[in-house]
Amino acid sequence: MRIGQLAQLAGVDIQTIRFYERQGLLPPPNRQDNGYRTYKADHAERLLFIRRCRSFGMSLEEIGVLQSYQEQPQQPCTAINALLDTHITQVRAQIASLHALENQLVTLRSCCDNERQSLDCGILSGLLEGDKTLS
Amino acid sequence: MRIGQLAQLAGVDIQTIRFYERQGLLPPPNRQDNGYRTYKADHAERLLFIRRCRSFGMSLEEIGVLQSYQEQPQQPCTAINALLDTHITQVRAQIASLHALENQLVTLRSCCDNERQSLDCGILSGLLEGDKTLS
DNA sequence: TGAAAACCATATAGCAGGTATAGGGTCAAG
DNA sequence: CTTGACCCTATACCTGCTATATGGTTTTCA
Repeated sequence: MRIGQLAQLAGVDIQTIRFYERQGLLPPPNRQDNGYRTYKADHAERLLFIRRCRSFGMSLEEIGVLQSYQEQPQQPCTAINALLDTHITQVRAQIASLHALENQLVTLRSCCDNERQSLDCGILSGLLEGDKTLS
Repeated sequence: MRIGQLAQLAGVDIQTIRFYERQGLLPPPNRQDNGYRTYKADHAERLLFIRRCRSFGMSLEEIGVLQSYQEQPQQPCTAINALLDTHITQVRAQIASLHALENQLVTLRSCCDNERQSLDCGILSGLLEGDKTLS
């Protein structure tokens, strides 16, 4: 299978595949005489693994770590669990800080009723003065 | 005041100040004979404004737009309100998608009990197979 | 047969919002 | 008179791609 077909199969851009290869996440495939990359089912699996991890918000570095665990099937998987736990913790922290941000933004928004000049806009002055009610 | 003092006052890196200047968010300050930048209270206010907006998750482009409204105090401030409303909407969408992600991650995490080999780890196989329970 | 479309290759630059580094000039204190 | 703290510019790096320039190959269709 050539790179275009693999890209379509996995729903990614061709460039992205070459990028993963440069990053060491996809092993370099064989080449045809003309230099074209030729992929097998193996590569497709790995690519889909990467995309699935990405959809879980994992970094390419984390994915590399996971791949290394795949290659050592005898090792205990505590590290995998730890990686995921860390990740979940991070996501929860992000959610919490976004909630706080939302509250601040809503408070700030309530400072202006839409019917003024910029001069009197409570939002701009809120941003200028660092109002105590906002943090 | 020199750049180091301004940086300390605003709690930012010196490089960041120069970066904002290059981006057109901070007006170029006067220079001493030796080329050192000299800032006044005005600059400090603008820098703090930028940082406050950044802490609200606004992009540098959005901040530039807000600054342009500051410079036209006679204009109605509907656009400012709209900018903030858009921003709030985006934050809420982010929160929602992070919540969904959190659920998926927790489900994935529950596939492994920590006591196996990588080979049998439910997390790795979940990532490999694209389990239906996960999406 | 020949030209255009569709595919592939590499190398390089760009996005955001900075941060870091290299290689210098300036200035005050000991 | 040298050390250290400060400042300057220019440039590269970070993440995770995406886009562009430039060129080779293969397929298709008239």
